[in-house]
Amino acid sequence: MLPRKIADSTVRRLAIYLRFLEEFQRQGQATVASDALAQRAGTTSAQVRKDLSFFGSFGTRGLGYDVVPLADRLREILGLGHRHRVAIIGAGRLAAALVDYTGFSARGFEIVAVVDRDPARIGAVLAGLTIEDVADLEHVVRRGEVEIAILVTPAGPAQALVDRLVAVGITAILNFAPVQLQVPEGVDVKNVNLAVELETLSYALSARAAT
Amino acid sequence: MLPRKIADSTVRRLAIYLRFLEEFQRQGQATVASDALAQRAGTTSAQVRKDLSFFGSFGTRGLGYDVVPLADRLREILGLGHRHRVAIIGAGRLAAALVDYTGFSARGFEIVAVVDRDPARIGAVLAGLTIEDVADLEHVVRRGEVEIAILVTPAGPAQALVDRLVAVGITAILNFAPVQLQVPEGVDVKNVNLAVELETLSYALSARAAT
DNA sequence: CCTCGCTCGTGAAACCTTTCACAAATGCTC
DNA sequence: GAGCATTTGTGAAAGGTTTCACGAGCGAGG
Repeated sequence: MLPRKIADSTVRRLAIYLRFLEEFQRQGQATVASDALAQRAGTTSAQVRKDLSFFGSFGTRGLGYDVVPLADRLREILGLGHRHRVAIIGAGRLAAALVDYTGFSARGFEIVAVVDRDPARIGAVLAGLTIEDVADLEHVVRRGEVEIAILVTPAGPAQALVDRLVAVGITAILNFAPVQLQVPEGVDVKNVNLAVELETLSYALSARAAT
Repeated sequence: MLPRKIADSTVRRLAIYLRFLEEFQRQGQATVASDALAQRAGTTSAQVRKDLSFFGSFGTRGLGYDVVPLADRLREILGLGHRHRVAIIGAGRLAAALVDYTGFSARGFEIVAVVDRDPARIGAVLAGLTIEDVADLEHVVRRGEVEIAILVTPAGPAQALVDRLVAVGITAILNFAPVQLQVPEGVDVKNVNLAVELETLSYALSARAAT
């Protein structure tokens, strides 16, 4: 059903296409051409068609793609058919911003637990969830049948926490800590590193200035 | 001085190497081999050497790289020699998390202004900065000699704000809004899209389950 | 001061991703 | 129902990035 190996860049674009398909759907458009999708997504029509072709062929020649069925299929491909249960590790300001972000639940990601190490935070309520003790991490993850962990801790404890998460069976981690996590085969980590993003912008500024 | 075109992936790795070099420096290590750096950064020694080779050759054969000079050179390459002034557009929770993040100032990024549209927020103080009216965006950017804008608004107003930022000369934007921004040649945008990250993790979960 | 072991620097090869270009297929119009 | 305009699906080509492999150069140690 799913082909062997799909490039990460392709998967990211599929997620972006899905967003625009949903927009087209809201606007009542029934079909959309690869070119229209490409323009919105900042890519080319050939890229769109190639990306989709990895999973079959859903277009109609001369017309384009039917918006609703394509969106459904993309959701299926991306595994958004069921809700994913997410735990947030660390209850600082970034965690507060994340639980607040309505986009999560709108797209099927449900935050079921927040843990922290700081006794001053444990017991407090964040967006309806009581912050729990990170000491109970394993219990919290099992109880919530958590699939995805979002790590928003300082760099120091990050690796140890990941080791514990992996040990209880977590295989998908979104990491905001500025460290390169070591994980075994079969565990996926996506890093979001604000410092790296800013530094690439800084590089771009310098590179332009040097020209 | 700077070579033609450096891949984005290379620049990102340089930023990561820099982080580890600083760690080695704190630990008092004088030299480091490409292999040690590679292991920490999750890549290969050949990759490290290739990345560095684009900018010259700073290693000593048989020995490795001198930690301090290499770190200095990387900072220079990345344009971290002087502080960058940053404005934050949008004063929601994510903005609060960002101004709070000490990593910014530690790495030479200084937040000089925060603006928002909401009258209820304007005038409030966030980490020592008074939130200003987004209507005065152009004035704020000029006054602060802002180089980098961080966009943390909802998707709706994002493009219009970017147009205004570009018009006042901003050429580097870090975008957290879940839209694909259209900018003219010569303006750099880095996107951080939490929904896309989560959806790629969701895909990875499905793809593994299907195997 | 010669040899040895180590690690860099780098062209070449392998691999992967994107772009191109065009045949094939569809809907629409007349 | 034939012809036309349109847009998909996809091999092939181009372009880009990573890995390989090895010569070159350096320091250490005798």
